[in-house]
Amino acid sequence: MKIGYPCINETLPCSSATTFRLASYSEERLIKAVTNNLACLEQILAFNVQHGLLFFRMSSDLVPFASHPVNTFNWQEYFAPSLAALGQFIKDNGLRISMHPDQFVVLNSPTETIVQNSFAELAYQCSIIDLMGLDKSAKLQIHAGGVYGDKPMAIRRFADAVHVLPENIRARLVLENDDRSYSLQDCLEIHERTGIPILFDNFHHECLHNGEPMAEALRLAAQTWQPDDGILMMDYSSQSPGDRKGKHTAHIQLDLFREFLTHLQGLDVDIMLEIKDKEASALPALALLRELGYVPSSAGVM
DNA sequence: GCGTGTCAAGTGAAA
DNA sequence: TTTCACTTGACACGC
Repeated sequence: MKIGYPCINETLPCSSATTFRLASYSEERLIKAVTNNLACLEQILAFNVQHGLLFFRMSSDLVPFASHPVNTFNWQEYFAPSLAALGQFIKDNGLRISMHPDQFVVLNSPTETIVQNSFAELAYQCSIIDLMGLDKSAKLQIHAGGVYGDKPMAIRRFADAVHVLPENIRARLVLENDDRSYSLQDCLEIHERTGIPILFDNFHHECLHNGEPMAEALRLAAQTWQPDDGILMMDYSSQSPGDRKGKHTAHIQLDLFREFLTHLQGLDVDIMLEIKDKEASALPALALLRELGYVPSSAGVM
């Protein structure tokens, strides 16, 4: 089991997601931003290894405007050595990596240009991981998309889009159950049609489900992962107390996390904590996992 | 320097 | 009809 947090480290004085406005695009700005972002990513990964946080979601903003037509620079070639070095560090230290293309990636949109833009964004994020030389267990997690008043048709469009994706992207793609439209059961149907593993989100499952108890839901999602996909990845969060339903908590509630762990029942998973204060929650969560014996107490201590 | 409106991109629920 | 939430932070303009 590995545990981690997404994208941003709030302890380190750097950001791996610096960007700039489209209006001020230039090759110089791009190179400067990416150079900065990769240097920061290196620091974050080192921090994570030092602290035993071995699961990390990389920012979608490592390369600003990577899939925008304005960007004709061959950044893949320019940054290949840096990305390869980062990849070697990841492999040497046994880190698990994911990326999460944002809400603009909608494979089942009825609008052809949106689907094409989504393909371009997936190609960008996949090429980052490919250039790092990571195996198939490094994943790109997306949601199914919109419903458009006809879910069976929307699911069919999603499956059709997956089937025309290049093999390297399809091999990394995983589907996350969401909290409004596509439940675990919907994702299982898509899995049946496409073979894409399901990344399980416990909080979304609490918001939208078809009655499956948590332990059963975890087992169903885990079954969709093949050996070379690695073990089940999951997002963990809980309700922000006193807030709108579906709002993520600002800080981990360890009693709820401890309760959630009882549903694993021996299942091995990698857990991404989607919690606002990042490593400030991931570190106490890791301490709990060590205390309970899920993670060796010596791992990652330096 | 600092406050703050706005930023490439989609969808659906709530206000 | 518009705003807001999604993982939401930070650029860049104006004072």
